[in-house]
Amino acid sequence: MARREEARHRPGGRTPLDRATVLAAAVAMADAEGTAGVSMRRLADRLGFAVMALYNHVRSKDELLALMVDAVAAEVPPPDPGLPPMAAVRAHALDTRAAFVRHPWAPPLWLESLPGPERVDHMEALLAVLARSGLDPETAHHGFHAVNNHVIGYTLQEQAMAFPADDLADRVAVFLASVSADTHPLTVAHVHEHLGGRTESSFELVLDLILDGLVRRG
Amino acid sequence: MARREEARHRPGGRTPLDRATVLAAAVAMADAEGTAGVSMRRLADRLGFAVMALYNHVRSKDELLALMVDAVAAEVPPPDPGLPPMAAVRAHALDTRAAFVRHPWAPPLWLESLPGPERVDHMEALLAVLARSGLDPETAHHGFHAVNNHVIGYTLQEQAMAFPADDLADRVAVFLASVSADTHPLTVAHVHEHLGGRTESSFELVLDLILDGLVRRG
DNA sequence: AGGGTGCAGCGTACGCTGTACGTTGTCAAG
DNA sequence: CTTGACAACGTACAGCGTACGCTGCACCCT
Repeated sequence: MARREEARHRPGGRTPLDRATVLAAAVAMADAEGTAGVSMRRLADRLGFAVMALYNHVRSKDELLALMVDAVAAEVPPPDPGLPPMAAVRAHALDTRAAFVRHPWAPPLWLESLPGPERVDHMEALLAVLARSGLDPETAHHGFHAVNNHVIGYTLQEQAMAFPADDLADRVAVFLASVSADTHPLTVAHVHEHLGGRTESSFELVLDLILDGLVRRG
Repeated sequence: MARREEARHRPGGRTPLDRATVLAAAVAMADAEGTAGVSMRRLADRLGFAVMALYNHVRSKDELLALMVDAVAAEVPPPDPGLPPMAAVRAHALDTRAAFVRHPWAPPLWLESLPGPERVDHMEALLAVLARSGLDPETAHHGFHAVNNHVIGYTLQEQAMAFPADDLADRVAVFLASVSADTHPLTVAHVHEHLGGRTESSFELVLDLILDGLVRRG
């Protein structure tokens, strides 16, 4: 009876795989090495099982990737109902961004796979806050996209330069070497403004600009 | 002498490959079947050459992909110097979006590869317009990102649902089937607003909202 | 005119990928 | 004790990117 709860396992072997274990290992692997580093074989190796054992728990690699991004969506806390609506939208955007920063491989997949259940909850939550914000329905509709696009677009753009994690400086250096300050002074200056480190505040600043615009529109 | 200009070719065979031909074929192939459909083997087959012949003109597949996105950047016309600055920014954003609509496979690559020469021109052009817009330098810096993120983020998000080209309806149907109107009424309603067709105007509307916000900020 | 050189095209081969299929061993239920 | 379900596994296949070495043509220099 209590045994029933216990996963059944063969006596000689370790406890069998299950879906959640596979998913967790895949997320960990992607966090460490990016999406490109995740292959079914490497994943199975790390878990100590044969490749095809994974397919007893996951229909295909595509399904696994979809589960992974849904797991990231699940990490975003629901909007705080105690906050004024637009403040809740703002906080929700920051929380979403934080999840993307923890899992830099997620934004591209987020765009490519259809939303799973967790992501639908994420959508519904944002739409609900917008609905009680006093914005007229059409503005709310556009606001949903404006906020989402900003969060995803910004994070994507930023991490394209910085992933895998530590070669940011290398990539910037390679890039700068390919651009002449004579013919493209503004581009070079722009990159140097980033090296000055004001990147982080830019996300919130543009977000506020969008939110203000929505509110003013009514 | 005139012969010198003529590409040298072997008498029995067709004119040899060159970099531009490979690039053009790759772009055409991606337009038709998406990035996933482009493999070096298939590309070589279509050109009537052996696989390894391609590598005489392109260092690697990654380089080829980078060239492809740079080719898309080259399609964006430079901002019209006759326009008032912010109107030119707006037009440039629309032109960039148009190029992405013609080549739906481009936005993800745009984010993943370092900018090539054409894309650097694209950056410099936008920065130049912003520089003569009267915005203060910090606002201009943020405006560059705000506009870029909107263009890329919006197009990416939109085409994630619609690519390959014709199965938009299918994907929407599959998605709607997975969402209950009881538990997620706002999500379902939001999707139906899209089916009503106001998607296209949303891009420009949010763009204007961002541009207004920048101008007001000074 | 003849020899040398460089380079485009090519064939082969390697290591990697996702996954279809069939077998095996162990459990729980009848 | 038998039976059925099912997780794990081994094998195999088609496809990928690309390193390497060979071949033969077109040119340049003598």
